[in-house]
Amino acid sequence: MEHDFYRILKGLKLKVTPKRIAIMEIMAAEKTYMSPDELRSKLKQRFKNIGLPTVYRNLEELAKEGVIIKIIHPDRKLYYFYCHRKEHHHHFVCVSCRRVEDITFCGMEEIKKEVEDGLKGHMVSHMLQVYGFCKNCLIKQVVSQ
Amino acid sequence: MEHDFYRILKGLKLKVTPKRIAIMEIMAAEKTYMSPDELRSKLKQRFKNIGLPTVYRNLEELAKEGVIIKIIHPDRKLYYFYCHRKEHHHHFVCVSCRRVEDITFCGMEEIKKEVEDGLKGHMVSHMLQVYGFCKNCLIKQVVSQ
DNA sequence: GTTTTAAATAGAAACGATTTTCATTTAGAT
DNA sequence: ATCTAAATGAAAATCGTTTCTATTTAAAAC
Ligand SMILES: [Zn+2]
Ligand SMILES: [Zn+2]
Ligand SMILES: [Zn+2]
Ligand SMILES: [Zn+2]
Repeated sequence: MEHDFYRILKGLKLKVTPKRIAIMEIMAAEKTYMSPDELRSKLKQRFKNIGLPTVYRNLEELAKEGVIIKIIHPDRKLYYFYCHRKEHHHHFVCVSCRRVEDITFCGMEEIKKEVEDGLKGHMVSHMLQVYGFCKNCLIKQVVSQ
Repeated sequence: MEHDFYRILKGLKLKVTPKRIAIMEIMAAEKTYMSPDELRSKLKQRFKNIGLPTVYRNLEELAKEGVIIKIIHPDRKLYYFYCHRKEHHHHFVCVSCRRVEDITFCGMEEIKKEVEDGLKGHMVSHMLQVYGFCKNCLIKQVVSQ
C-alpha cells in the first residue's frame, strides 16, 4: 500500500517524504472527513514535530491534484477526505459521525442543459453534497431509545 | 415595496428598524451576491454610522429565516443573496460577475432514493450549486475579442 | 559515495474575516 | 410619557488559516 502512495507522489512530481506518506496513509484509512488539526493530532503519534502549516500545505496540494477531496461544510472550515473512486461523483456526509459515502446520482446533463438552453450561459462546474444520517448512526439512534 | 419588508419583519417578530429595511431594500435590488462588507459600503451611503457586526447579525438572521440565502463560495467567505422565489430550488452563480440565477433542476427524489435504498441512511438536506458564465458575461467575452 | 540544490519543513508571527462584549440607543408595548 | 427588551456601534477578541524565514532533507548531479 505504501508503494501506491509512493507512486502517486512520484507521478505528481512531489518529493516522497515520510510525512507525506503518513498523511496519505492516515487519510486513506479514514472513513470520515478530517480537519487539518485532527490530522495533525494523528500525525503527532508518529512524529515528534509536525507543524500545522505542513499539514495545511500537504492537504491543499493533494486536493489540488485530486488525490483527496475537500468537503463543503456549513461551518466553512477546511475538511478533507481521501476518496478512492476516481470518476466524477458526489458525496453523502453523515451529520452525526462525519462518515463520507459515494453518491452515483449527479444530474450534470440536466443542469448543463438548463444553464445553456434556459439561461443562455455556460456551465463550468457544479457542486452537490448530501447531508444526513448514515446507516450506523440510524441504528445507534434506534438502539439507544 | 417598503411595505413588503415591513410586513416580512413584522411576521418574523423582528423590530422594524431603518437599517433592517435598508438592508432588505439593497439586497432585494441586487442581481448579484454580496459580502457583509460590500453591503456595509452601500449602507454607508445612507447612514453615517453602520457597524459591521450589525450587518453580519442582520444578514445571518434574515438567512436563518429564509428571507435571503447563503451562497456557498470556494473561498469559504460569507456571501448572501436575496432570492425572490420561495419554493425549494438551487442557483446558478456567474464566476465572472457574481450574478445569481434560479435553477429548477434539483434531483432530490433520486438522491433521497439512493441514500435510503442504497446506503440505508436518512437524507436530511442537500446542497447544489452551479458555477459558470452568465449570458451577459459570455457576450462580453465575445465582443472583447 | 559525496556534493549540490531546490523542495519541504518547523516554529513563530501575521493575517483577516467573523464574533463577542458591553455600554448606549431605540422600537414598540404599556 | 414611561418602560423594557431588542438593536446597535465601537472596540476588542477569537481562531482558523497563511506567510515568513531559517533549517533540514530528498533526490538529482557528479
Ligand atoms: Zn453516521
Ligand atoms: Zn455531478
Ligand atoms: Zn456574469
Ligand atoms: Zn434540491
